[in-house]
Amino acid sequence: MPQLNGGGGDDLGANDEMISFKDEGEQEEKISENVSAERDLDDLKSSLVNESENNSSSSDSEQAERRPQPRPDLDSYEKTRDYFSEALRRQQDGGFFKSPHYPGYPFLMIPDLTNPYLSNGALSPSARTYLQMKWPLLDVPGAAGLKDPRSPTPGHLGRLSQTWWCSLFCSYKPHGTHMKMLMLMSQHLSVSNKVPVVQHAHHVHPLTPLITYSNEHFSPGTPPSHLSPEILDPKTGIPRTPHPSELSPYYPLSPGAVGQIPHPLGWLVPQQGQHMYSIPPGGFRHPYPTLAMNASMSSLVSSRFSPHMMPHHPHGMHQTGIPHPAIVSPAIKQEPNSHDHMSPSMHSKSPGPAKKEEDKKPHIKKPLNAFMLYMKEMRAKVVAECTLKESAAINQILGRRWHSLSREEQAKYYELARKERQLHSQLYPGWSARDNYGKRKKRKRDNKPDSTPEDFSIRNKNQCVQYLPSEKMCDSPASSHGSMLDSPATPSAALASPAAPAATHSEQAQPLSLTTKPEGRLHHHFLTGKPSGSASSSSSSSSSSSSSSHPSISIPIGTSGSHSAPIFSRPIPFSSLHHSMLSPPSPFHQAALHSHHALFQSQPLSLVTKSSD
DNA sequence: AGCCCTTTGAAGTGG
DNA sequence: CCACTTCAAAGGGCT
Repeated sequence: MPQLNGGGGDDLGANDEMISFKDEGEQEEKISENVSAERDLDDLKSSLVNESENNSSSSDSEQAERRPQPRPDLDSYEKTRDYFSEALRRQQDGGFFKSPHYPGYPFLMIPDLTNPYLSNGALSPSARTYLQMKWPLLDVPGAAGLKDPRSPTPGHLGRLSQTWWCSLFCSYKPHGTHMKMLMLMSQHLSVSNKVPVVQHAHHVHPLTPLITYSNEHFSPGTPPSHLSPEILDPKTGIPRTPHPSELSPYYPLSPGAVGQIPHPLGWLVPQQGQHMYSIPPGGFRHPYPTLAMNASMSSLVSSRFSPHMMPHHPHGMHQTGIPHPAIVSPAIKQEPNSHDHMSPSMHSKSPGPAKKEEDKKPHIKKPLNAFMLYMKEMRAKVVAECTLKESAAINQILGRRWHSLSREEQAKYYELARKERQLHSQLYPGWSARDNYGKRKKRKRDNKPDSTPEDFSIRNKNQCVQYLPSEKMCDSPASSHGSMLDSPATPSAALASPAAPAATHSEQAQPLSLTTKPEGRLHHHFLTGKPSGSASSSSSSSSSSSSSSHPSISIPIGTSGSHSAPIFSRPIPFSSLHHSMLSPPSPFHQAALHSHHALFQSQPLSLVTKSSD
């Protein structure tokens, strides 16, 4: 295992910690890495730009990326967030293996303070743990700064890093969630005071004026129990001191820090009648889209963490015990399927008992996988760079981009996905993906397995016609992307899911993937003779589309031990082969090979070689 | 209104 | 163990 930080730690968690707290001594290296990755992105970007219908200059595009411009369609907050996320991602580039600009917030993940998975919005007790995990490194002033819980001075606000606020607002969803957010925030603050602090003393946080917490919305009363450093046991509901293991391994919090601080929320608690800050009716608009928030985090700060998911608390009572209609109402209104209630369909009168029961069950969404996280993050960017609108087309592009990502970059997402799953499992120990089966209307799939070429052409031809042009227009040409180590890595060996994405292939190897989609689906695994589509892909198996689109033969490599490793249909770059042959696929391997990666970036594809085992 | 499409990955089911 | 299915996000397109 490559060492990311010179530390040992086969344990992933250990690695995580190291990743989060890299030595400054590595800054230089990271900078170069950032530069390298940025170059990758630039390449990709420029290629996209060149081929996009936009015809916009690279510089323009770059500018747009670095300085997200207010877009008229900002009504979609999610999009905006993603957009910002992307900007951040570019800025930080590979947060997993590189030091973030704000060392203190390497993986600040701030969900909406709502349950990230409960579509109904119930904020389970465990969600608090989740929040702590997600906000482990808040830039919090020392206890002294928090001494006076009723002193919401700008100074206090100013002591929160912009990063933190950025994250906060990026994750923020208007209407009624701010209260909970603050509550949870404060909870986190109470346990993170010992975390390295990044202060921007000279700043009065720009967002300050946007915050309004009149007593109308928030009664500065006795801090709710959940605001204490304790964590409610998800199962028992009994407050308890969080076990270090419960906190994200990324954020090694000093146990001693827990519970030492007076309730920090005080600085946010306005005095009676005070309206120090105001929140725009439409909710927050992030003024600093490019502030350092780990892009990956932003992925987590996704729409899933919407206030809609806010739990419905009986009697309109905030979970904290503070009655606050504003917190609940909007959520309820927007998302009727609040779990204590019924999902939309259940709102119909007199549902059957069975159905009722079923409906009562909250819909816990699946944790996003690496690609989904990536998609969320990159979609906005792709959309911005292309004229494409259809998600199907966008997704095709994203799929290709995904494969063209460097190992580090992919590893970042795999790691994030792994964390997501971990958190998810912790939040919902009993949850199973199966629980969601059937919730969605069964997708109508062609019953004809591998329909005849004719059948195939009938429907998919249209698809090709429909999406292909766009793809050609927007997708980055393989040659333009420097990364040849584009294979996903085994998401952390230790804890990661068994699904260890094996090395993939260079984009260059399959420039026509989309155009050859129909034929591509027929290609078989180079060695196994099995369809290369990989069983994991629904589309590849039952529908004539998708991953089978790559016409080139696939070479199973580096699957060492990963039975579920995807089968890649494109030729594997020599570098990837080399790597995978040497050791089990892992993000960390890739990290270790980063320097080599840089070299390979400039290598012609001709290097693609099958190395012997 | 609701499904389709499209992507990858995770996890479930069934043989 | 393998093959296959479902779902996760997204949003225009289609019925």
